[in-house]
Amino acid sequence: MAVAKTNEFTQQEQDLAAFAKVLSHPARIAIMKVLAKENACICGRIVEILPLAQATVSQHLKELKNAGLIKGTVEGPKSCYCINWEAMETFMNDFNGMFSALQLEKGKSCC
Amino acid sequence: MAVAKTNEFTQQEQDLAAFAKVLSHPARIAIMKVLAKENACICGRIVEILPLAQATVSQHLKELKNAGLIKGTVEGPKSCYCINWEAMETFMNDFNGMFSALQLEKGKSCC
DNA sequence: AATATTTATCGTATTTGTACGATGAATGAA
DNA sequence: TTCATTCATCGTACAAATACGATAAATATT
Repeated sequence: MAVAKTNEFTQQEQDLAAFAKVLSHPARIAIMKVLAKENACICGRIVEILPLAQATVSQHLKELKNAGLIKGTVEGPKSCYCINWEAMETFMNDFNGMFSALQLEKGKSCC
Repeated sequence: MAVAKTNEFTQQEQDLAAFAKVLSHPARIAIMKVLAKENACICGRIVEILPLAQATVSQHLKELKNAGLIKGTVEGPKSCYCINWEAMETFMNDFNGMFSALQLEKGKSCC
């Protein structure tokens, strides 16, 4: 049992859910905040701020990167991460679009 | 290990993450769509549409209800669910607010 | 009253996510 | 070259999420 049925839904539903999933952990929201504020967006700096071990922060960064929400470039032994603003904007638009679409049907529901 | 460190983050971070988590599964997004469109927002109707068993749908409905995104009232042997538009709007505003706050810092980042 | 319908809950199997120590790879400094 | 710094990845432990059959609870229907 517990066979993932994720791909039996529409692409739009999967995409929105995937976006939401990336931001479904406070650590990853906190990381986005740090990346926006700090002008030295280095992994070590994030580890200093968050109450998590270096390995864990690195793992969260990887997930944000895989989802396309951030970009990462190596700078010597360090690695610099930044927010991918275009991707962020696209996702926020899609998310707001879904909400607007829901609202358009508002009157039709029974309650 | 793997002791949840969720509560070591700010309340805002936890709230936004919790909201995102509820919508981080395509089934729950699909349910919201059904609730908006159908004018008979009954569990059985959702089970007909989604590729999931009745028990699973009921479980997803419970999570949506716990998060406050939907309301449910018993109607005889059936139970009618509807979107909690006020809660939805509040969450969307908070989510957009976070994104706006991030963008305000945009120039300060190093890349 | 007996039966059917509808839904919630329980128990459980399986998968996925979270967290960290240890280690390795890459670069800079001595 | 040797050592220190920084980060990613591996392995692993544990927690949480996902999915469903079985069953119970509540109300219609007969």
